[in-house]
Amino acid sequence: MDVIRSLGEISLGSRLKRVSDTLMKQTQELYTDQNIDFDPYLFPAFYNIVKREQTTNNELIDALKTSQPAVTQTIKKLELRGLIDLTPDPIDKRKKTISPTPTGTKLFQRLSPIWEILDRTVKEFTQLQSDSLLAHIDHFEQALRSGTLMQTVKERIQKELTIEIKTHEPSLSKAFYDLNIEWLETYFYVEDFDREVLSKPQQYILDPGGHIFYAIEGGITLGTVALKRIEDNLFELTKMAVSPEARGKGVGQKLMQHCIGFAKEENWKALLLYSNRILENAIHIYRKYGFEEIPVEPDSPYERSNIKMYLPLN
Amino acid sequence: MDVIRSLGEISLGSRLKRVSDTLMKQTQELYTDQNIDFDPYLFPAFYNIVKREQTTNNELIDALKTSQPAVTQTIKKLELRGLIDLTPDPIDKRKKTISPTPTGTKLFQRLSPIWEILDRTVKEFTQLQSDSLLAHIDHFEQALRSGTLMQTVKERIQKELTIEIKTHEPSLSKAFYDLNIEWLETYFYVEDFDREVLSKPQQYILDPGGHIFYAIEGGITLGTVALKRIEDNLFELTKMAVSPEARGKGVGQKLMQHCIGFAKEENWKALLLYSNRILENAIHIYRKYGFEEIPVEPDSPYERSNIKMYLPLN
DNA sequence: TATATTTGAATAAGCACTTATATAATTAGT
DNA sequence: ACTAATTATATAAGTGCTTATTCAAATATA
Repeated sequence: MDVIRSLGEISLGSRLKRVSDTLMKQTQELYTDQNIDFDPYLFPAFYNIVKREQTTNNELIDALKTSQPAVTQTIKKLELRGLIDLTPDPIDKRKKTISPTPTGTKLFQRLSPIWEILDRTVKEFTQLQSDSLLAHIDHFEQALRSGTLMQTVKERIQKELTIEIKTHEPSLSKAFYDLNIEWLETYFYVEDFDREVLSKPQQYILDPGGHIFYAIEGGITLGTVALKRIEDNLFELTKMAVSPEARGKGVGQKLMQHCIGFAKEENWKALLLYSNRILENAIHIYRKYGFEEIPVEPDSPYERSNIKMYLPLN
Repeated sequence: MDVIRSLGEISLGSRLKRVSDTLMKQTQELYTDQNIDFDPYLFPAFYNIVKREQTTNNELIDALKTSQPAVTQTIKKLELRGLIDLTPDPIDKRKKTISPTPTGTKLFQRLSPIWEILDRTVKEFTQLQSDSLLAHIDHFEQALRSGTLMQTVKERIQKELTIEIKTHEPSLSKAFYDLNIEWLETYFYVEDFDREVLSKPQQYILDPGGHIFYAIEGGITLGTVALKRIEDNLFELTKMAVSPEARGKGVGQKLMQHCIGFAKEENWKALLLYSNRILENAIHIYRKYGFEEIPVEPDSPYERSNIKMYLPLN
């Protein structure tokens, strides 16, 4: 028997604290589960700091409705974690200006989709047709203690936030075209031949024995890559494109990993690719995965390439 | 701007904790205000112990849904305050049996009506037509922070739990009769003459220059007392009766205090009273207020009296 | 201009919980 | 019957808040 529950509104204080503790603990477990080093107690302060871009201690006190030492202590923790920067105000030397570090902003971006799911799911689970606060608390605590709430959150994260690699199917042709055109428009220019190849992946990539892969998250295609057959066991990694919204999430690396794994399984001899030296980040990643620069042949098939890389397998 | 409020369900944990803290603090203030030495954090454990009459540590852990050390620590505090007794179990020497002390039971009785008001008022203030938990929390926090909730609680305590002394008016005649008859039936027996006097207070007490007072709490008459004129400045304290439900609340003492104060203001010489030695508690209180025993006259007007007491004023 | 007051932030200590661990007493297993 | 496992409670240390106090810089006041 849960006596606190039956005590009614007098024990509401203890009740609320108990529910808060449970929720915090489960949220902490969720972060750990997702391999994210974050503390739910830091959330309100952190969220505020990142959203405002630049804050002061006093603004936070006002926003969080907690005591000044609580804010000072929380900021200290955030600073220790390297998520925020504290710089003394040049005019008023007592003040400190609080702003997120690049690490902080990055973590924020990583956490945002999880928070969105958490928010949505909690909202769903806390909906109840009742005019009594206690009934709502009961209902919520039940959802928490039974574990169904966090179970649902995890399932949704799994479903919506896991990047999954799919092989080509006709319905993905449009994504293949769009992603690559966007990429070309950003870094180079689109030629008629590009449009021709990209609009007919079957004819230009698959039929000659190649493969196309897609990175899909929650039904949205974030990136694509193709493996074009050169010889029976030598393939060219090409047509890699990641949607602008998804950049920085490691989509390109996921596609790369998949291609290398696939190539190894097929017992191919090697992979090669053509790129351009201005794409420093991309080349850095190619090197990371073991590609090594080799001379570009004089009759290179690509005008915009000025570097050729090679990855021997096995 | 209250950013936590606008953060939505992700910050629900922080929100709940904040509301809990505020509620606990305000409840503590309420107790202090009422001159009651109690701690709202002890409530769930204390309530359980008193209600069950006898418990064990383990039962409490199960009931309160908190950790074992939390229970052990809370019990320790209750013991330090003298509200509970911890006796080792004679069979299993590891176990401790927890039971309320008389002081604990007394405090519980004193607190119960306050808890009833608190419960009722919180229930009222937390009623809201909304299916969202967050909206309920918002609504409740508003009521807490604005102070209206506790203001209402205090007003109700003042109105319902303050014992107030009123002078006679015809509508109170029935209470005068009922309270005294109940008292007589309990301790002695009711004679016809008693019924005659008690049913006609105007004729027997007031018209000859006497007074009747009532102790009233929340519209309920808890006790009564009469001052019967013997001489112009000598009055007899008589017809004191307290309803069985209200015994132990100090109603008799309140009436006594009022009578003495009244007598002093009227510049009377003295008060006297007749009682019976079997009513030890009553006589103890009379002595406490300064009454001293004097010989009973041979022609005492009361058959059931065997002690006469006298209180000189000024 | 010198002193008093206010303000922003830090520190200390306390409180109610937590987890981890220790210390008994009791029960189970062979 | 004797060791091993379990159970009941206590203690220690940590966490996130609190209030009270301290300290330094800025502002007000005379």
